Amino acid sequence: MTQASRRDSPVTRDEVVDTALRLIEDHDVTALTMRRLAAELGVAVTSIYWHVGNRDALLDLLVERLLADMGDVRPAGRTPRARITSLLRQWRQRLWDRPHLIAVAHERGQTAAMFQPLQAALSAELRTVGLLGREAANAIRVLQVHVVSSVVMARAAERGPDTNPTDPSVWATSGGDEDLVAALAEPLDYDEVFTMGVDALLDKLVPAS
Amino acid sequence: MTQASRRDSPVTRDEVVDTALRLIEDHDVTALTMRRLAAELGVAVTSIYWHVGNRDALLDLLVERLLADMGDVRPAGRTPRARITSLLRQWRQRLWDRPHLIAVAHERGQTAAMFQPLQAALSAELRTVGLLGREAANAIRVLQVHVVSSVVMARAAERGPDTNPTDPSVWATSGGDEDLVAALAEPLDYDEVFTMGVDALLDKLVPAS
DNA sequence: ACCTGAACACCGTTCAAGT
DNA sequence: ACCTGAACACCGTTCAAGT
Repeated sequence: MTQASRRDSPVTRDEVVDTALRLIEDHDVTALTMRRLAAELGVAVTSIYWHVGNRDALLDLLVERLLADMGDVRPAGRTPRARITSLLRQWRQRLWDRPHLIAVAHERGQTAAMFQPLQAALSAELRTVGLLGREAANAIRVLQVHVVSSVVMARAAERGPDTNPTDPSVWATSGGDEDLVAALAEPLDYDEVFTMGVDALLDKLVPAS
Repeated sequence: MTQASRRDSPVTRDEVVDTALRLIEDHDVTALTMRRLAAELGVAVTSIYWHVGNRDALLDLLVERLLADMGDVRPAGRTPRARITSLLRQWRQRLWDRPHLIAVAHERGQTAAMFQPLQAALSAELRTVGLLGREAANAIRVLQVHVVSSVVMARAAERGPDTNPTDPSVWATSGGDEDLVAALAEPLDYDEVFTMGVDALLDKLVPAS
């Protein structure tokens, strides 16, 4: 836990935020306690309150920093469809990379703000294929929904307790499709599911060129 | 907070679980503290430990009960496609109705177990339209992912702070599609987004009859 | 400007003791 | 079988006091 000893230089606000960020990303939100943070920084608990106000305000600062990071968007590809796909992939990766911090943003009602840059980029692409207004707005939400859930599901699958391999009573209605049961029990390539979904959605949403 | 006074009859394990459930559904997980639970029941904190072990074990009991509830599945409709849609709608409603408890199940890695009944029901329907094995498994996951995220997003939109109406710098690239920006700022009919997504996915996944 | 310890009201949990 | 209070190690936060 890197219990830093008493220090000579003053702590800075940025240093507090950095350390808090590290605690969260290395473990999860519950690892961020004011007392532990203080210990990491080699300072008394109460000193932190001088720099950031309180725990809630500190979390706000972390989310603020996350939102700034999410503002950097760069679609790649020649066709609009390729660029849309690349945007969705990029966002999916981001959600995957920083689960704990994103959970914090979500808890604090900042999910919408977090996705605004993606929405703006998508709207630009959809515009080039003739999708505007309400139609474009709905398309954007459907795609966004798909990205989020693909990550949520993949994460859940990763943490779940082996998806109780075969509970016969539950599967009774499947009519004995053993291949299916086996396929669902497999660790699975969630990337394939994601891509399938994106293709299906784009086929429907984006007018053929 | 219904601070029950000291009681004469013994507490039962079910009573503990019921009260815990109420605390969580009325507020959220953080509202479930052992001390508060004890106060509600009119008993000493330590008494609860006798009945359920500890807080973690209590949460397990709650999740167990949720999973039992989720086992009841009844698709409605004449065509397979209608039944699939009804299944997805039913599941969406369930997720919407019990957000706190479902969050608990998710935290405890029970998401996969929670969805197993849906998966079984979907696989039965897909079978009747000729989708089997790995193909069916992927379809099931795509659909499941869609249901989950549609709820997650709708909930996020509901809680978000008005989706900062218009931040010009972010929207600069949208090329001035004001209808779109307005549509995205609207509270929005997430039901429409959900339906759009389901239709798009089914068009792609389910072979035309 | 920056840090400190003491104090308060909360947690979950264990344990020995009661009936 | 069921409940109790005391005790411990944790929380976040406020405040008066130090330099």
